[in-house]
Amino acid sequence: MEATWFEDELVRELLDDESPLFIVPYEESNLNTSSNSSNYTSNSSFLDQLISSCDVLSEQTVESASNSSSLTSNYPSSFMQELLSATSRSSLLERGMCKAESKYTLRIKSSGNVISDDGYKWRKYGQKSIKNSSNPRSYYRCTNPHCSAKKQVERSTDDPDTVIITYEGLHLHFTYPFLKMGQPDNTTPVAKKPKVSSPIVEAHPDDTHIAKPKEPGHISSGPLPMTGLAQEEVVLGPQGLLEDMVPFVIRNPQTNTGSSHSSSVSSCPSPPTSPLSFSWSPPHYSNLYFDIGI
DNA sequence: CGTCTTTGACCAGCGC
DNA sequence: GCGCTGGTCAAAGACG
Repeated sequence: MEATWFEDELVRELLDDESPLFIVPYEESNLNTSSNSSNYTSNSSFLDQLISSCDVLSEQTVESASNSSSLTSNYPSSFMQELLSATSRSSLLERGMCKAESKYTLRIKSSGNVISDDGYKWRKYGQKSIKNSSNPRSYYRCTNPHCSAKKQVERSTDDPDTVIITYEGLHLHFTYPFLKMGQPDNTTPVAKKPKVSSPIVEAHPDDTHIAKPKEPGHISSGPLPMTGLAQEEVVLGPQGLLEDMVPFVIRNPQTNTGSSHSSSVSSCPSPPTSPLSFSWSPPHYSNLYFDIGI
């Protein structure tokens, strides 16, 4: 699918230090507090903050995403490459990010409790003691029935303050925190307990994020009312997958309100509260705090 | 009562 | 073949 006007703009603004395109709450030390998201920064800083706090988004992540049929159908590869470029600027890959096959590992420096909200609800399905480590590893699975993403959380043996999160089955969770989710007045009911037994699109580790092919026109076929978004109720795809959300993530200029998404205390910057109103709402984030069993 | 977490059991892959 | 290890399952208990 060809790039559209807003995709170019998106890339431009993403990389534009001045543009308030990305405005996210940022907390210097981060990771474990609060919903006092009063400090916001522009997109360039956003990237840096994101990177420094989360060390998320590996090159492979971007490449995989870029190569995926669904994303490329919706977003120009240039976007992904630009994103990669932007993140590389901040030495992302030097900050603990590593990759192994289809797994994506992030290291999160976090003193105290491990708190991480990547905007999605995870269900813990197992915990194992690890050889040569006093810290157990916890296994989580995305509760979205259409997502087969999994992640493992464990503390680093050499640095107790560092938590290692390994994502398997790219779901681009990193993007979710920047969405307004869990808005109290959301109207769309979401099954509290998406049964895994429900039809799951079989996904391979590398394409879980494309579990649900999107209609080509979803994003770029008509001019998306970017600027008028604030007044519109944006209807996300049923899965709330990245491809459903990116356009809304990108243009989120008025993070206003500080009304916070209280539960979204996150290792990543908390999702900005925005004027956007999604009809889709995530499941309750009752377990936003990773319990890594420590 | 429904949902989620815990945790021991089970299974598969791998190295010796 | 055997043992070790990592990953998953599923029953039981906890919790709201």
